Amino acid sequence: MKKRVSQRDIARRLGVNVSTVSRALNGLPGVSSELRQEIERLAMQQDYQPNPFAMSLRYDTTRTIGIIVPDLAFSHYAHIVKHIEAEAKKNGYMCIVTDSGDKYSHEVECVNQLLSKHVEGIVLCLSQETNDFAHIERLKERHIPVVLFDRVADVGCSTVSVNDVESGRQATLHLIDSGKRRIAFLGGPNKLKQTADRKHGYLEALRERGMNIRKDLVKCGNVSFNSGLSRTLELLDLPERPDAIIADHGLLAIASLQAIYSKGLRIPEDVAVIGFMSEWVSDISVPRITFVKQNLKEIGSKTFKLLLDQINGEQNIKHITVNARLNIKESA
Amino acid sequence: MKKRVSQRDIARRLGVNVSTVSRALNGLPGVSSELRQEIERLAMQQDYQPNPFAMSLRYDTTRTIGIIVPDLAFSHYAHIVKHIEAEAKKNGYMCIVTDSGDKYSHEVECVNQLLSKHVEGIVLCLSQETNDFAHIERLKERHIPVVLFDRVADVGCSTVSVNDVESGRQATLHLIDSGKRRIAFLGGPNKLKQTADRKHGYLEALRERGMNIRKDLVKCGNVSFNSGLSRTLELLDLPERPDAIIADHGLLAIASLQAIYSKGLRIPEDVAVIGFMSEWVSDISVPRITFVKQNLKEIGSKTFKLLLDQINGEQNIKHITVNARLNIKESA
DNA sequence: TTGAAAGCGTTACCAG
DNA sequence: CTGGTAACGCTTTCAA
Repeated sequence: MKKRVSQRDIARRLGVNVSTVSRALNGLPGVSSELRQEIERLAMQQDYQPNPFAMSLRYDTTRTIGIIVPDLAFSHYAHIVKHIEAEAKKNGYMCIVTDSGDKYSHEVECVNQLLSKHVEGIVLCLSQETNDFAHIERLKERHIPVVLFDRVADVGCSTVSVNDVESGRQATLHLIDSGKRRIAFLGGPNKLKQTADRKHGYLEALRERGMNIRKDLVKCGNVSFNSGLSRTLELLDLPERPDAIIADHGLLAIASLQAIYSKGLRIPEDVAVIGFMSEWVSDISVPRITFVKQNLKEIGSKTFKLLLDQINGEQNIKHITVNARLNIKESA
Repeated sequence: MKKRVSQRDIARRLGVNVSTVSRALNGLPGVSSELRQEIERLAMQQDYQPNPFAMSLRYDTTRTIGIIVPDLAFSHYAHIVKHIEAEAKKNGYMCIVTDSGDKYSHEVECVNQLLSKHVEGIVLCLSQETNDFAHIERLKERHIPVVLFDRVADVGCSTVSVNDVESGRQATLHLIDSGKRRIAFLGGPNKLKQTADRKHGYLEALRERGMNIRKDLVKCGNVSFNSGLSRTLELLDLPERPDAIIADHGLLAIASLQAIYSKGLRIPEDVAVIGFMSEWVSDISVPRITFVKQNLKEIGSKTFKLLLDQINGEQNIKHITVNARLNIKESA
């Protein structure tokens, strides 16, 4: 079992002191150039790598951040994680990625585990269940930088989110202006700010066009395929079924597509669909779903940058809004 | 800026020695029960957390593993990563996730960065470009446990992969037996063992049924949407166009679907499609693509378990094959 | 120009 | 039952 080579090993080998080796390897002054060269040569040859724990122990700096997402396997989150990771790598940071399974209790667990790894900061997309923020308060007390992204909340953290109200409004206006009259809103949990905002935009658009609001067309609930499926079926079974559906999440959009097909209805003629979802999923659905395009790369990189600023001492919290745009495809 | 509390802090506060605190907090004998209680109480109250770097420095054990995948945002890999992460968490390990962008040079980079983090082991899905394995040899020299998964190679590491030859054979037989006569194989790079194996199974099935092999129907190349699109279009432009396509990768399957649609052809009547892909993507495609179902959860958990065994001293390398099954949907 | 030693947080060993 | 101390790898300050 070959051991890793340390500065001490190199020092012993050359009959010099560790501190000299340290200075040489860090390019600090105070080493004769011959000795420096010899040290560098040996270090190279022996494949010396600094031990990150020694550093971390001294400076409590790990060059590692934590990521928490509701579902790592879902395209939307996977893309954001990919871009956060890419940006982090550019800046010399690595990412510990954790999956909360969209559950509050797991999210708390993830925070604890990341804390135990001494990550320098955490970026977090809230679970759909989260409406107690004690775990985030704890991070703030400890002065651990936190940035919320995608699903955010007002808890005194920096955030990166989409202009949800306006996007919801735009989507609804598009449907109204293409002649739809009974537009349903298929959302996540009411307590989620993201859902609340999108619904807000939806209602705003209806009022703006002088359309009356029908409560039975607003169905908020669990974000899951099955919940989306059954809620869409309920909508389609209404005496006056909706002629359009706005889905608050990619999973819900896909679910409603399948529900509509299963009833033998046509898209978009009988029921139009607009979803808040990733382009990738829209692209492979048939018909392609008209979607609210969120710039996932921008969300990812801005999120990391905000976190990095905080790690580097920035005190003020910032709220960044990434503008989403309606991307019109065949489904609406 | 509140500092983290250490054993030393607790010791000072109570006027005892650090070693006593250490024993108390670790439940070791040699502390009076009153003192122990007092120490535990204070530790709890001050929210003491052991510093992992001190441990790591002493034992060079980080309870962290590295994951390298070609594309974190692609459903197939994202699912596997999710399951690896879940299994790791169960066993007290965290995951540093990296994305090679399906590029050899980035893959090497990822290995180096993970090494610098002193991960206890690495699980790796090869990039499509990788056919030099020096970076993996280096890991073996350093006795860093490695497990290859999904895309594997014969480099003396443990592996977890799908029964690619047999799956390729089954898919082809299914097409032949449903009356298809000009079956194309749309694959990844020839040098990739995964592609080679699947193609092998494809050829085997053709021979088995006494069908002649047409080289122009075998199109291997880059794994990307655009490459899949253009290669499918080439196939469809052949004088005798194929009446079925087997796609070696989810991206290629999706691409061929779109290419076929763009030519105004029907699926599966004009051209049938079978893909090696995740159920999730099959589910949202229309028509749903008949796919080779790989148990991604099993791949993920077996991969981690194999790695954990090696971390715990297992010397023998193992090759695990996870059986995939053809899952017949509408596209074939 | 080089060496010696302290310190980061923890555990383990040896004294008392 | 408790205290002291060395060790892990590295940087930094002070002394030679």
